[in-house]
Amino acid sequence: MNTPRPSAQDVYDRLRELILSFELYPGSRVTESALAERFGVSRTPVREALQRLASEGHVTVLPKQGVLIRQLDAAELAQHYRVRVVLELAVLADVCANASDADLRALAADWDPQTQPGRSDDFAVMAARDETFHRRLAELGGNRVMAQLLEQVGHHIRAVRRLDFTLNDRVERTYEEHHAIAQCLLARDLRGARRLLRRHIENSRRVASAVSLEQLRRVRAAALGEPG
Amino acid sequence: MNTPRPSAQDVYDRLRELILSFELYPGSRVTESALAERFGVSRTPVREALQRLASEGHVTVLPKQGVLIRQLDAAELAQHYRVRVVLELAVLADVCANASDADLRALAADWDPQTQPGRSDDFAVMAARDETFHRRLAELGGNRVMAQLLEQVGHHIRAVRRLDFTLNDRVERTYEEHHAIAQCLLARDLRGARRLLRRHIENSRRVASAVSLEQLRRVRAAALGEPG
DNA sequence: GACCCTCCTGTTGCATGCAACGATGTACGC
DNA sequence: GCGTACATCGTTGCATGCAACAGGAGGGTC
Repeated sequence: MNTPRPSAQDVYDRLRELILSFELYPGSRVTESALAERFGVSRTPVREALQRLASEGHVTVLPKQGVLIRQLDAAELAQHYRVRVVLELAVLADVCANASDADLRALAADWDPQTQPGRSDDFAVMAARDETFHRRLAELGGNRVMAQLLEQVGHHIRAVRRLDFTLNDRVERTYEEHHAIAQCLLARDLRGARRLLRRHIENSRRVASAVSLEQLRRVRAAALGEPG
Repeated sequence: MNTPRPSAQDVYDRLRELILSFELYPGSRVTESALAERFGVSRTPVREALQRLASEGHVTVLPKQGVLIRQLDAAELAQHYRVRVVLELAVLADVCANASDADLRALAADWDPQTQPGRSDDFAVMAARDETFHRRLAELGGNRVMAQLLEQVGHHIRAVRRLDFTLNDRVERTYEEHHAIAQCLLARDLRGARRLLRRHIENSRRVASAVSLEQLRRVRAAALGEPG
């Protein structure tokens, strides 16, 4: 068997996934040693991964005390969403000004509500695909700094984004909305694109503000097959 | 003498300052060992600091090769400024909606062009004071996430911001502009505040886009008392 | 003369050991 | 019974040692 020792990057990826899927429950405390043993590495790469996660706001390191999986409270989520809206609306202007017709056509085709390419029933997969749309927009905008900041914001709202897709017909709506936005951009209709995108994100945000930690717990319990 | 061993946080602060003041020259390569020796610590806290700096875009770690001090090119600076404008304009709306009259009056008084409290001839001091204004705005806006992102952007443009204040009468203008913005906010004149702030930042940005790396080098040489 | 192969050096990546610090439980004084 | 001093334990923070890998110099071959 070929099981190479996990690197710090691997530890980071797996840890983040554990947090986003609520297997490491928000509010619970973990120790570097425990994680090191769990992943079969020493504390060093674990520390490195935890520091990254801390800078991204997923965990809080209490000096000399331990590491706390962060709660995600509704107020903070709302702030992230507001930042996201502000940044993405700015991106739209750049896209309108800079992106080529070919790129925008490709983007629109990739979210054609008729064919629905890449559609999946896995929430995590669809959430990831949703992210690629917004990431692509940032890329087409051409402002790498803004793209990276959006990436950062994305880390924080990823958990909620997944929940978003658990709602009925949210997948269809996403194809429609993304498609419509791409069409507006292709027509260089900035105002229209802004209106659509604002509403599109607002739809997600509304879900975010509705989810309480209690709901998250239930979702987690269901995912793990445990009684709620 | 009380000279406690520097912590990873200290190393981070000092390293960032070295980079921002161009004592670690952009494009040059440094090694963990060299920095560790320089700061009188082991490689561990240096690594930690470098990873943070890398995530913030100040350095680039080449795997198994070394650490590269990042160039700051004009294009990227422009992107940072654009992000800053977008975020700060959003902050203004929050301030108009949330901040109290008392806080805004205090802010205006703190930048009264008549008395010019806290005025200094040291560029770095004035740049820091300028930052406090914008930081205070973000605080009054109440969106901590946005404030933190602005803080991040601030790190990247800090070097240029300092250069900004080396220009003649830029200090006077800053007092005037900050005061006017605070007055607009106090009058809950969002549009006016937006216009002023946009122009205020644009003034700085113009400087930023003008400075070439060559100029930065000269400034650095002068600051260090070396021949250009 | 050009190219390739090999060895060597420099650097990072990770493991491990030690010290410092916070928290908790306990015995003691009142 | 209640509050306080103290010892113990758990955890992080840092130092150090070792291994793996990239790059370059040198010699050999075609």
